[in-house]
Amino acid sequence: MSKLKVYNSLTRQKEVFESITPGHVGMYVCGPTVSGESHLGHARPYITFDIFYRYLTYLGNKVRYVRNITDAGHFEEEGREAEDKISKKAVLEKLEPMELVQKYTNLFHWAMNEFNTISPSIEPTATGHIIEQIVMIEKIIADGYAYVANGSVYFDVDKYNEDFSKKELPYGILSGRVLDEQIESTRELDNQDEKRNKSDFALWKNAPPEHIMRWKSPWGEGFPGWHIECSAMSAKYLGDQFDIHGGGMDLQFPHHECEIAQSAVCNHVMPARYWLHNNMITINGRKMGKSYNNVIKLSELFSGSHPILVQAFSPMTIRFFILQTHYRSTLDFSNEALQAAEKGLRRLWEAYEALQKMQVDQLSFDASKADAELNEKVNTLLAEFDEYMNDDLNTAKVLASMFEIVPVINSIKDQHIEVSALTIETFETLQQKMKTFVEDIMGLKSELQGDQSKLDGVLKVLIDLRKQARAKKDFATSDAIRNQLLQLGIALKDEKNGEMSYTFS
RNA sequence: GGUCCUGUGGCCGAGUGGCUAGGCAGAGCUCUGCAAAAGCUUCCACAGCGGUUCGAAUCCGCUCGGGACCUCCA
Repeated sequence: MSKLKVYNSLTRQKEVFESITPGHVGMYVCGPTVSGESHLGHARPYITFDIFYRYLTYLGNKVRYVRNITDAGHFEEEGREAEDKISKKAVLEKLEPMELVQKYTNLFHWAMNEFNTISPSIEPTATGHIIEQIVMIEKIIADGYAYVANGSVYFDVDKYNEDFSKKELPYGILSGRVLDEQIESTRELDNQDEKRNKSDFALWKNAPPEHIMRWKSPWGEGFPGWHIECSAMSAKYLGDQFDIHGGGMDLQFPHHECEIAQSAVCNHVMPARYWLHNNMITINGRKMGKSYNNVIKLSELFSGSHPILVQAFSPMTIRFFILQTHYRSTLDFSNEALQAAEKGLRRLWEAYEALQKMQVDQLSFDASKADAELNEKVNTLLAEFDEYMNDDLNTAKVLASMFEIVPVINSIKDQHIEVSALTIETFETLQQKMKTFVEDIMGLKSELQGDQSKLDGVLKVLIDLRKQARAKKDFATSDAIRNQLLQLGIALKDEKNGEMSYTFS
């Protein structure tokens, strides 16, 4: 069997994946900023890296998956001003950042659960690691790669680049950005900028009086810059150098580039060996984002309550939709595409369930009836699952192979072909492999539970039948419907006006 | 302006120098009391123009179009 290959943004090519410690994988993924509700765009990385997590585990690795929660920074809820802090409002009327953080963290977890993603091994928060971040900043200052200005601390990118280019860790190593060009456009310095160079970035920021999130530090009260948290937490839980660092492509610069610089100064090593980036979800060809005003929140997606949406789309439909595309391609949202995904998923899932319901010991296999060609086809398709996953996690191709197996399953189910067309070995491999890949690796699950509107529809049909039966004085039928429903815990009642109502026990 | 990615059939999307992607939609047939489902068959493609090659959607060049990053961003 082939080895897992992944596209490393650092080298811009697919590489065979080998962990630092065989059998163990450390993976860090940039988590959400919990100052607002997650949207469709957020679904992409967390589902993508959920698949990585699941697949690496399937390959026999013990994976430590760390995904942070960014809960420090500028925190305001829409319509509420940060000046709350200095106003004379009562405590309970003030904006309490931790309340916001909690609210959106909960919503994030809820959505991730809906998507059937596995929780990370560790989910550290930025606010819970202020000390680690301060220690790291002090080290960078001590080494001469950062400077203090008015209570803020900035990373000296120029100096870093000069020294670390010699160590093959230039600034821009990940994003391919050349520093000189950036300095070119440094001229238009806005007002009294504290930075020496435009490309310098904040490690610590002095908090103005109205800023509601603040911590004491050697440089005064303030809050950490947004790159340092990932450097501090990844090193703490995964070591100075670990295997995989993941995140959205938009984080490649400046976020990940800055992480590398910070970590390189402190730990003298490239923090992660494989940098994996998922591409963006677009809507009408545009990246989904606040600045474009085209955000569809996950809760709106699940409920269908957004003007763009023609209907609600279930979490599994969205998961499937995302998996149908390779993670490094952009994925364009549209109602039509989601509807197609919904139908496709249903087809796959129904065949999958039918397959799993078949029990080998209740089927009679006759080896003499085996269709050699069909067996070979099925076994080849099944073997491709691993090959395609190994090829930089090509879930799109795995699903395509699965869909080629669907007609075989349906044909057996509908008795268009005999089950004996497959050998018992092939059949058992098929069942087992489909289970592993559909549920354990793709992370798909049934969504049948409790769809109230459909149940209501079903009951209406039964009620109408019962009305007809009663009209024909066919009481045997009408009673059978009522009694059998009652056994299921649904009580039908005949109202005075001839209508019927029902209640659930 | 700089860096980079991308352009596949009605829609979404894989993809490799020669071999069926797949899903959804459409057409026909089979099955079926009817319908649905399912099965079988089928239509529709590689932005344009050149070049390399025995052979290119796949490599190179140009043209046109779309997008991302350079600011918070998944």
